Amino acid sequence: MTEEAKTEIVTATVTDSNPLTTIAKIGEYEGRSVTLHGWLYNLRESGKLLFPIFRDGTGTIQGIVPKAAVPPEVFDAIKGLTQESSVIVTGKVRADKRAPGGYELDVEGIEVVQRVPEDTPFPISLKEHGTDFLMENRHLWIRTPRQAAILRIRAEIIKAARDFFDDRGFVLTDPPILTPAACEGTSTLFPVEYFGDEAYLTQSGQLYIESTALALGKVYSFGPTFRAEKSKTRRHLTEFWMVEPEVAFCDLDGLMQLAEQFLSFIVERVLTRRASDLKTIQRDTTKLESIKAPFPRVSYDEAVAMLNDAHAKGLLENPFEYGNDFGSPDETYISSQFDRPVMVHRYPADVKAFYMEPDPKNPKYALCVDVLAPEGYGEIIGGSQRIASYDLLRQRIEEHNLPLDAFQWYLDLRRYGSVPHSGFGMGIERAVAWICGLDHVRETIPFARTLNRIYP
RNA sequence: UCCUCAGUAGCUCAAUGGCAGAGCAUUCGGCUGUUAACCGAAGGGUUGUAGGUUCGAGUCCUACCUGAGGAGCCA
Repeated sequence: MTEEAKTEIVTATVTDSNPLTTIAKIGEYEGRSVTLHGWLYNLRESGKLLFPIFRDGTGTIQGIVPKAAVPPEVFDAIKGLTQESSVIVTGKVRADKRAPGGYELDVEGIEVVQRVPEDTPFPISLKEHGTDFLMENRHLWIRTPRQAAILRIRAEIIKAARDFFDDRGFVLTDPPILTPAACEGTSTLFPVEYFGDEAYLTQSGQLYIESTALALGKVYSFGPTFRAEKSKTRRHLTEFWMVEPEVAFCDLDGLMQLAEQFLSFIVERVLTRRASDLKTIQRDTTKLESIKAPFPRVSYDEAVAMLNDAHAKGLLENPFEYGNDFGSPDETYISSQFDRPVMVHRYPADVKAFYMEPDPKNPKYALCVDVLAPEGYGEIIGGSQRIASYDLLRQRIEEHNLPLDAFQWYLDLRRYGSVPHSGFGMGIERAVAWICGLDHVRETIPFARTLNRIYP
């Protein structure tokens, strides 16, 4: 504690009679005095009655300070206190129907840890702000109840994803972030100087966890990935986090079952454990309650028929050209036809990655699947069965003009006990955006990295 | 890379080519149940930058800068 802080009024000391707790758990202390560590979120005054609203990272609660009921120094310390000043506050917990959270705090004492100076007030008011201003102040924006709730839901989704795989015998294996070459050879990569050589930030851990899957059976990775694409949309970040499971002796059907069970588990977990946060962000949870396996399965050809039909009816602006990958409006239309995620499988091999196993029934198609989230959120999962044959994989690497030398270790996986194996990747931010019902992924991560922003 | 839109007070936004305005925030005053509290007052401006048209430009024209939305590409 600084000398300056010591000079502030100190009437709040944690004792057995006012134990330290959090706003989220304050209901357990009804009728008792407690201590909170937090910040002043807002202050309303009505003459000799003050209504400070405190936040502590777990929620907000309104305090009541009648001038006649507290020591004068306590009233004076709160009157005129500036937004986001840090405080240690004691008070008695009281249930009140008027309170949004069900409880109010009859303030008994307060210690102002740091008072925000009047001439540099907290920039984010309770009124509306523009995107640019909020992103420029992202380090402060995350203090607001809505942003804090989203970050708690993100943490729950990550915890659920890890629990899902941990409880099913998957081993977490971390792929490298610095890589010697393009994993897929398609997307743009961020180069970094590596002791005189050029290395790249990973755009996917997939090739590496294929090797750990053949070592450990069922594996997954969770980590950051980087793409230097100049995409400016509500679905794109240059730095994002992926969960990628990879399973030996697993075919495309097994992978689709894994994907639908995985997504159902995550949504259920958020609904049960983060109900209050979903309420804070005003998410329509009825749309999440229908997210239960099995999910509809639609082949590429069937999806194309849907798009052609929609275009004929005037529901889609542009006609779809068979053989292409789906565009964003196409994905939005397909997903809008279902109340749960839809799994589109068996795309033409030509538009997909080099490592995807061809369908034995018709090699023109790849054994791959994209999972499209409902409500127009588009692709949140992409996966496939991987090529098991050494000769075919080598042929595909050459067809895609990829450097054979760089892929010798990857080809080794087909030299030594090759098996059918499959995996997918789920973008955490897109999943969070969908589950939270957000209109942009930049709110799903504490500090979004986008085409035009790398500050703060 | 392409298309569209925007840039005025700390923030959110007004202003027919003719005096630069409001709400919030800040400061001062009032109010004992407020819910983005309310009421009264004050301070706060190189209208993104550089040119041009005009008697006169926040407003019209050109270029540039910055940001947003979308396309392509992708999770």
